[in-house]
Amino acid sequence: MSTFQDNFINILKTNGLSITRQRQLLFDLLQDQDPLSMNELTELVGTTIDRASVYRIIATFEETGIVRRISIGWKFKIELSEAFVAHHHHLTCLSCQLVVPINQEKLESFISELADINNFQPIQHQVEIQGYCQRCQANRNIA
Amino acid sequence: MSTFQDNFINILKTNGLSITRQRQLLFDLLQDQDPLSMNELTELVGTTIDRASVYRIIATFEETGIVRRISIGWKFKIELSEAFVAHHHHLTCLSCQLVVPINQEKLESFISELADINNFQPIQHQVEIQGYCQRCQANRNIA
DNA sequence: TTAATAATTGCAATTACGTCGCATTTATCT
DNA sequence: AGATAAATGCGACGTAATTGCAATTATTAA
Ligand SMILES: [Mn+2]
Ligand SMILES: [Mn+2]
Ligand SMILES: [Zn+2]
Ligand SMILES: [Zn+2]
Repeated sequence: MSTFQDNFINILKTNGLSITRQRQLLFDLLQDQDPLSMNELTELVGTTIDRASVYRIIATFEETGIVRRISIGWKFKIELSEAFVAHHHHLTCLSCQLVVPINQEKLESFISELADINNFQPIQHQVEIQGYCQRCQANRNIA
Repeated sequence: MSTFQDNFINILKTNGLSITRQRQLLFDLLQDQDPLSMNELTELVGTTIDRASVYRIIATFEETGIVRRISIGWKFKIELSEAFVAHHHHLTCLSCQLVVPINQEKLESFISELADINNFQPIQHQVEIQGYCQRCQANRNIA
């Protein structure tokens, strides 16, 4: 059984990258949370990691497949990649920013079917649904 | 039968907006082309429209429903709205940037089904597939 | 355990993107 | 054509992201 942490270390070593305090901290932040924007990441690390380093580390995380970017409301956020968490998409609430993961095999196969029909070799795809969650719908009716 | 141009004029008039050289030019650019980024738009208009005006005009185009934003490769692009062209999504080639529209009712109903399942009131959604088009796949095999 | 070396980071400067206030120009209405 | 309100251009500004380089830190091998 390989924990997230072991997996993380392995990917770094495989790619000849050092395990630094900065990389470890950013990885830790991404482990338990919802997807985070670059702004949220830089704010969470405060002065303990320079802004430029945050950008550089996330870039190498992307290149080595530790994280992936997902599209949320015209900007991207970062979350752990398929090496850690099963592939999925997101439903987001326009009012309270709640993020709900979507895990639907039927959606995935439909997407690759669409690529096939158009003679495309599919590499990646993004599906994003925005709306109002149950709670926010209820609050709207009251107000 | 109402042409794109008539429709455009009507929307402006309905909203009490003037028909200016700048608005007309931006609309013309969006008529024949694929979706365009803000950068592509400002470059296309060159010095004939100030950058600030391009942003302001596109903002009013969005507010009045003349254009909509779509997500392509982690940034948004602008294209004519459903008032001109039927709702659709896009398949884009990572190599030659070819953009192919996707028009699939089955996809649309599947999306709203997903919102339902999670008790979300759906407002908007983005679906985006990236890969290699037929031509670029062929070129890769040769090289 | 320490020294060498190569990678990584912090810092400061720079670029890119988008916004804003205000004076000038332009479209619209009479 | 002239009056009026709207829209644009210009310059300044704010924030996000990138870069070069010197200082620091992790890794490897003695
Ligand atoms: Mn997720
Ligand atoms: Mn389109
Ligand atoms: Zn909500
Ligand atoms: Zn192609």
